[in-house]
Amino acid sequence: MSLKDVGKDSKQIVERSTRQQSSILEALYGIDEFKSAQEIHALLAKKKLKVGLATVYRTLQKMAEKEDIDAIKSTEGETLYRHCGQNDGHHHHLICNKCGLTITVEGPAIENWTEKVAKENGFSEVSHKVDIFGVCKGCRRK
Amino acid sequence: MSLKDVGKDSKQIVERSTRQQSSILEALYGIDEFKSAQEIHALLAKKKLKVGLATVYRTLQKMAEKEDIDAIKSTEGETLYRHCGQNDGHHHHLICNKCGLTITVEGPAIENWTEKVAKENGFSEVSHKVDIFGVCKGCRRK
DNA sequence: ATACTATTGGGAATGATTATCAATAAGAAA
DNA sequence: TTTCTTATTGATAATCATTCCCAATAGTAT
Repeated sequence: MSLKDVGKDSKQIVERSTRQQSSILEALYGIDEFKSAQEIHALLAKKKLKVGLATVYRTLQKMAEKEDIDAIKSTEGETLYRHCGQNDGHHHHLICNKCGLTITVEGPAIENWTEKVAKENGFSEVSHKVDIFGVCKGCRRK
Repeated sequence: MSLKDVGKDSKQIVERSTRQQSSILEALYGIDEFKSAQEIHALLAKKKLKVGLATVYRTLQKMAEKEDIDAIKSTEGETLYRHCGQNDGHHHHLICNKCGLTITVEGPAIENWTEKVAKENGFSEVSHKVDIFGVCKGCRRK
């Protein structure tokens, strides 16, 4: 077995950093709203940053998996992404239906409640989704 | 202005009942899990009940609007429907990721919490989505 | 029965997302 | 630095749920 082969066998956890990835991450940090992959793609194009649409999808997805960013589904079914201020813990969102303004909220009460309900019904490996939609103060005035 | 014209002007709130609609509703009452429009359509076909796919989509959608049935989005983005045992009030679901078993739960605590959070942040016209996913007792044993 | 029009259905159209796969370019080794 | 391996990219085709279109069908009132 040659050195080359050893290299092949040992599972490489390589992760290369590319300009595309930083462009996408940077774009996300420039806004405080949930945006779709398509919107991010358009935004990059406007800045003359050429990044393939497929790459945007792939990258956002991967970042969401690693929990570097948040992902939710809009009521229309699109997946939306947003940079996550607090990497620490689990949290939820208060989202404006008009302008997209998003406020991050925590809810220990919710966590406890879901845990309790799940346990009472014999469920394990539970996860939950709690998002509040509405109209923010600014938009109401209009 | 003729009698005909009067008929045209007065907004008719006509709602015709069709065999397709009853077939769909009946199918829903035969199961206790969330099913997609496609699944319902296949299920009807198996029973030799010919109903167009578009009609299934339209009907389920309409019934969900009237809150005759419940609708949620699966993690894959599909819209799923289920007949709603208790028409009375707002409620949530505890859903098994393996078998689809669904348990309806109420959560006054949640309602209060979302109301409070929304108000604190100046949001109005709020709605919320709370669903708990996990693995039920039966599936865990396998 | 007749007229009016809500509802249906099949297939085309849409739109977001994923798959394909050759070309490109990180990062390691020499 | 140069070579080599292969992760990553990107243009485009393919998927797949859902909606649109519109002529044909069938409730319902008169």
